[in-house]
Order: sequence, then C-alpha cells, then structure tokens
Amino acid sequence: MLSRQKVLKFQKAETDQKDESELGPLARTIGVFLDLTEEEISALDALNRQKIHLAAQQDLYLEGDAIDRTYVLLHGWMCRHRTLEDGRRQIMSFVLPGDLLNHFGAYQPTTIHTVTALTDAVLASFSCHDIVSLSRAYPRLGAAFAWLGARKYSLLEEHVVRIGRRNAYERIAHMLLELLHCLNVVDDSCEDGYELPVTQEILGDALGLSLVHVNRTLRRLRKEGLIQMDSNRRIVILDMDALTEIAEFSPDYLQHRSIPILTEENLQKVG
Amino acid sequence: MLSRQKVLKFQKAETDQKDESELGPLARTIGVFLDLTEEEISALDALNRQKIHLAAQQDLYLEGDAIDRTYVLLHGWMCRHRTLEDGRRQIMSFVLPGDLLNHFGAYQPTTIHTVTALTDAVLASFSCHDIVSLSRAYPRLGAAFAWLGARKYSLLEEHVVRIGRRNAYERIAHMLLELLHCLNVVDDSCEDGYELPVTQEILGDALGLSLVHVNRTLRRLRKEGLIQMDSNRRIVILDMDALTEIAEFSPDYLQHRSIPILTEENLQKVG
DNA sequence: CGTAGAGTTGAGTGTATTCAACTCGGGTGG
DNA sequence: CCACCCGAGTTGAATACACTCAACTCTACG
Repeated sequence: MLSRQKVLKFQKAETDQKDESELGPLARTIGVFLDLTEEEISALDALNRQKIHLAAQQDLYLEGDAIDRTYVLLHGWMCRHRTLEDGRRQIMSFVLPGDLLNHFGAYQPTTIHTVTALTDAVLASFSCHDIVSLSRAYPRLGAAFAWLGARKYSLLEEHVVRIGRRNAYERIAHMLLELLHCLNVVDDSCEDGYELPVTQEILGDALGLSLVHVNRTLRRLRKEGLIQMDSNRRIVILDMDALTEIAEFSPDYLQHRSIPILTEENLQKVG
Repeated sequence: MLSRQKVLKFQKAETDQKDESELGPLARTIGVFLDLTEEEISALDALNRQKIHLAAQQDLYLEGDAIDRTYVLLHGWMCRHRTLEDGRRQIMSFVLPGDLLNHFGAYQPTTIHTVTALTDAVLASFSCHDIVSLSRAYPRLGAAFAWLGARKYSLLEEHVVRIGRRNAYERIAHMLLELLHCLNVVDDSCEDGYELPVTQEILGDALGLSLVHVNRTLRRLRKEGLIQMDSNRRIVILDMDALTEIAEFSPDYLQHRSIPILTEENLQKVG
C-alpha cells in the first residue's frame, strides 16, 4: 500500500520550504496509503493550520497539558515520553515524519505524556474538533484517521512485548528493525540503513535499559557483524535475516499492507 | 462520571441470565459513562448480536485470525496476550466486564494478539461493520467508541511505563491499584478489595516478571502490611496511601472522570 | 489415597544496573 | 590559537535485581 515512491515524495516535500503544488500535511500523511479524491484533498487542505518550528530538546507539550490540537510532524524526529518523580524516563514511541500527535486529543481532557523534539522539527497543527468534523463529513477520511489510531495501538502493543519479554540484545535488534521498516516502508528493494538521531541514553529510555547496557549491546551487535554504526549516527543493517531471526521480528503488526475498511467491499458494508 | 451505582447495576446484569428490561451489552458499557437517549439505546440494542460462553483457558481468537466481530465481555476475566516462539509470553492487558475486544477490528486485517478466558466467561459479539455504521449514524455513539479507544491507548501507555521503568515491587503495587480502580470505579467510598482470578504466573506474564519473583514480591507486600491475600484469591488493599506512593500511581490516565468531546460545548464545535 | 496445580522457599546464576573513570570531538572563551 | 569544557561514547569493576532450577507444601479433586 505504502509505495516507496510516495514515501520519497513525502520526504522531499518536508525539506522544501514552499509547498507550491504539493499536498498539505494531512493529505500527504493519509495519501501515503490511500488514494485520495480531489474532493478529499481539498477538504483536508482547507483546514486551518499553523506551522510550528521547534529546536532540538524543546517540548511540544507537557504531560497534563490540556491540548485541543492535533499535530503532523513534517520534518525531524520527536518522542513521546513520561518521567517518574525520581527521573526514570520511559519513551512510549519515537515520532517520525508523517506521524500524528495528540491524535485522540478530542477524546482526552489532558495529555498523559510529554512530547519532545529529538532534532530540530517542523510540525503543522490542526484543531482536534476540525478533524472530528471532517471525519464525519468524509467517511473515508474518518476511516483513515481511525486506521492510523489502530496502527498506533498495534505498534504500542509490540512495544509492550519488546520491553516485557525480550532481553536487551533482542530489544535493540527489534527496535532497529521497526525503525527501518517504518522509515523505509517495506518493499522488496528497501534500503538497509538510516540516520538514527538519538543518543544511546535516549535509546535506553525507549527500551527500558540503562545507557551503559545499550552501549555494550550495540557493540556486541557490531562485533557480530549484524549492524554498522557510521559517524553521524547512521545505522546500517548488515545482516537483515540474522537480525530478524534474533529479534523474532515479524512486520505484520506494522500494518503497512492493507486497510480493511477501505476496500470497496467493506465500504459498502458500512454504507 | 462513572457512578458506583451504575457499575453495580452492570455487574448485577451480568449475572442474570435474563436481561428483562435491562439494557443490552453495548448500551450498558457505554451507559456507564454517558447518559444515553432512548433513541441511542434503541439503536444499540437493535444491533444483531450473538452470545458466547467460554470455559476458563479457552481462546476467543488467536493471533493472526481474521476477525470481523467486536466483543463485549459480560462476565468473567480474560486477557490479551502474545507468545514468542520459545514460550515467553506477554499479556497486554486484562479484560474486565464491560470492556470491548477487537475494538479496532474494522481497521485491522488480522488480530495481532490472542485473547484467552482466565475464568469462565460470557461475551456478546457484534459485527465490526455494524458498529462503524452506527457510529456514523449517531455521532455521540461514535464519539463514545472513539473515547473507549483513546482510553485503552492510555492504559496501554501506562503499562509501557510500568514494565519499562518500574521495579517488581512498584509494578505489582501499580497493577493492583489499576485493577482496583477499574473494577471499583473511583469514588470516595470505593471498596478496597476484589477477587483477582489469576495465578501468580499469569500476573508475571502481565508484568514481565517470573512466577517466582512475583511470589516473593507479593509476600513482601503482605509482610509490610500493604495488602492482604485471602483464600479464593481475594486481594485487599490495607494501606492505599502507602501503596499509591510506592507505585507512584496517579489515576488520571484511567480517564474515569470526563469525556471532553461529549460536553455540550464540544459537541457544538464538531457540528 | 494419589495426583495435579498453585504457592512457597532456598540456592546459585546471570543479566542488567550503578558508579566511576577515561576518550574523543566540537564548540567556546580567554 | 590554545585551553577548557561539555556531551556522547566507551570500558571496567562491583553490585543488585530478577531468573532458573529444584524441592517441598498445601489444597482440591477424582
């Protein structure tokens, strides 16, 4: 569903400052996996939006804030996380270009986590209520938003398994593969490397590990010829098959392949 | 929002075999937190449904099944879980009466986890597509389903923090409190005990711990006078304040208090 | 009375943590 | 220009939390 070409188009658009004839942020995010009609594109692009620039380390919003906006990350990396009183921190997920933030905002009185930029970042923001209205007016778009929510849930469940039942070696392998698949959506010719703009401490906070243990485990993965870490934090997967085996990674949960409700047959069922 | 009285009403209805003038399963689940109109109740009750009885240990569906039904648990406990090849198992969540299962079914080609009955269980099942149709016809009901999804997401995020960054002692304390709050929805006169129909091994699988370590940690909680474990697996919280402090438990994430989109003001915003 | 499942406990092991020191490179200010 | 500092990465050593293996108890059940 997600074609390599479209993803590249998305990434190109991010870096351009002028959108010109390009699609708006939401149309691009949804358009990656769904062929939108002209009317749907117009409706998405007609929403009021604001552009936001954040420097690395800046917070977009804090745990407990009452936020009535939904965001689309256009450029850069962010993370969603929560910190305990004594400083222990858990990252729920990394946020990649195209991802939505505060997706469920209309349904939650306050946020329950903090969102922070890992690199300089650019976002577009929308009113949560506008998105709900739009979802009602355009059922296919509503289904697309719901699908994005279901997909996020699925990714979070996999994160639970990763943290709860895999050891450090498997956890890191699994995370690196997930990021690869999400960045370079799975097709047969996908690339095997990407920039991971994240310190080892942050990786540890995502995986429930200490910085030191992340360091040793990454070194082990390198020593065994499974990955390579260039300068500039570029990760290259050298032995995809072995890594997939170690991590017991099966990409089904990423749901990059199909959106059941958007088939002709199912759209008819729900009227 | 969730009144104690209504919860008790829900539990009463579960055990009755005949519904008589009682509400149907979905109307009861949603009615716990939203005052439904007659029309909405009729619409919910008009959906085709099937009743399902499962014995303890039986699976409702397996990871990878293509399921186009959404379920409401009426009676008993279940869990959603995934198992790695070597047998390590992670429970994503316990499922309590009133909870929905395969909530996102319309948006997912196959399930990514297995659902198993922990006790004898009774469920009602509905067509996923019927629920999507209904959500379109009745926006407040659509919002209610979306809210339930957002709430599940919130609970899962807390589970990530619990597993990723709390130690065994804090993890168990936190889980016991979450279950208490979910069962006995928070009000000032809530009870302090409940039946936990779960072996220590299952608790370990939920918390990413070994059976032996769960055992020792529970014993420590007992020895310190924080909890009591009667026969019949009844848990009594003896020192709620201390336990809340240890677990750093703050019930906001449970979202038992408010449904933003369902206020008058917000319903107007979305038309 | 024997068995099976759950709980309990001890002992030894191991994975991951903490504390600490050191390297390296980039940036800043004297 | 160089000294200094800081953040990130690396490594060693000691510790601790949690796991595995194993044995034993207790209760329910047939």
